[in-house]
Amino acid sequence: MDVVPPPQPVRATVGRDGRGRMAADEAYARLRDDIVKGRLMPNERLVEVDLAVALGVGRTAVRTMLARLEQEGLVVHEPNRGARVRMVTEAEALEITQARGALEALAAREAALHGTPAELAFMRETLTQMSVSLKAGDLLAYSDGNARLHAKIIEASRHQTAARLIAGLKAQMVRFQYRTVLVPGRSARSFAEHTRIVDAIEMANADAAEAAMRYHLSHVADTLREMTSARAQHRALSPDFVHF
Amino acid sequence: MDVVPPPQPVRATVGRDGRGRMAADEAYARLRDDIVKGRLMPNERLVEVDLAVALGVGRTAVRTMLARLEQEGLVVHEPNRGARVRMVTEAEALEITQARGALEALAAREAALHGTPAELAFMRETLTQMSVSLKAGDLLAYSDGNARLHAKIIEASRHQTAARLIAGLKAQMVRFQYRTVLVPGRSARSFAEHTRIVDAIEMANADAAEAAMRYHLSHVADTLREMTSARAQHRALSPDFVHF
DNA sequence: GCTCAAAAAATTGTCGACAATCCTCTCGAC
DNA sequence: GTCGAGAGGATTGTCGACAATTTTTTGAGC
Repeated sequence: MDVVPPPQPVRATVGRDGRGRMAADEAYARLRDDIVKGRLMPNERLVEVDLAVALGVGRTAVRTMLARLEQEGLVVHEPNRGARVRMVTEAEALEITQARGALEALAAREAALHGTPAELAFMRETLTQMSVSLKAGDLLAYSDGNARLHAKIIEASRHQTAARLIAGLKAQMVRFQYRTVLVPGRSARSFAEHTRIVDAIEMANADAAEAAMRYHLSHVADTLREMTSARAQHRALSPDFVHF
Repeated sequence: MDVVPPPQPVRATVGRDGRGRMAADEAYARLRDDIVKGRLMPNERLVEVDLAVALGVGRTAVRTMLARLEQEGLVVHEPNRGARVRMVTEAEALEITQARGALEALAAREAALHGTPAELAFMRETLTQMSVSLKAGDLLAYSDGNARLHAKIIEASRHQTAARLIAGLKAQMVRFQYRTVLVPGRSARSFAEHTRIVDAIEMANADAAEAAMRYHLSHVADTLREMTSARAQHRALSPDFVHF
């Protein structure tokens, strides 16, 4: 089962400079990044002593990291049997997308109520950039703008709780962002949906903003659902982006 | 006479008496319960060694517990300065209620799609019980039925992600459930709202179920908002329940 | 060759000890 | 009397060692 691990370069300890003081936090960030960015595969075992030597910290520190990551939903931990990178199924990815959508709709509502003029201007400007990217056919730039717009809406909502939950859900989804499909022609509709959202926020129309975001995100979820069922029949569609 | 102690084998193993092995999990549950149920006050310092002796476990175990509780949002932890019970402000309580509402609306939608006949029957029955309690003026029983109904809707949704997030939010709110106000006359409207939710789920009308739950929860949030602003002017209203 | 049991290895769970850091209180200077 | 420096105590951060448990390997019997 366990293939011999590739020549994973055991990176030398980083935090050992003058003090080695921030080693624990640094190590936590690195381990989390390794999981989120997919450098550690799902279901891969996380042996405490191995991580300890790889990250240059003691086993106790690794243990607290794993406890945190478990509560974040990034690893699973069975008593006396160790921790493994959590496997997120496609069904779960759909669930996460739905939950995130419900919370982002709340964020859009609050953004309509609490957004500052500067934040609204940033949204409008981002929307313009997205339009340019779309016309140029640069989907990567479009996706970046899309991410910036959503982040700004969450920031403008002033809703710490929603922001915290969304951030947690996003971390579990990163692996899938690059596996979901952008169905042809979705971009144009996606852009129209975003425009409606920003329009509603600008008019401080909370109900309209929430509804527009919900409408948008229901389409995202539909797209994801169609993608998974399509993949079930017909494997290996070209991976692409789904635009939130 | 044996002066020498009997050759009792070394008892240096973990735990006291028979239940030693579950000590850690048991201790975690107890500490969590002490925080959630309010036996530990907000902002109270949580000194590791004190907790260790109080719970009968080592300091390392306490440390991992605190890490988990921090990630759960029940404890705040400043580096080198220890952990304290997290203080949830009333503004934060409102945020949590809003986020929970957004997720419960999603749950209601999914319950309309995936609920089994047995679950629907349970909901209808619970609704009947709530009606009886309401007529009898037994608000405590009404609140219990209310909690059972919401729990069943979440169960029927088959939505693990929403269930997990809602459970986390609920834990942070327990202290406030007994501090929020039931404004006079709210019960009757609350019951009508619940009836509409169950009706929609029974008809497998996902949109209607989501909308009904959203409508219901917006009223709950409004009630909570009015309560906090009313308390700001005029202290010491009689604490009571707010019915979800 | 296969199955099952016991030994061996690997890994996790727990504890106490020590170092690093923060907090408090005293004491002296002005 | 107030302020600041420093000693002393309290608390957290980290590590290594050992016990408990799980997993793998070994070996006997059929």
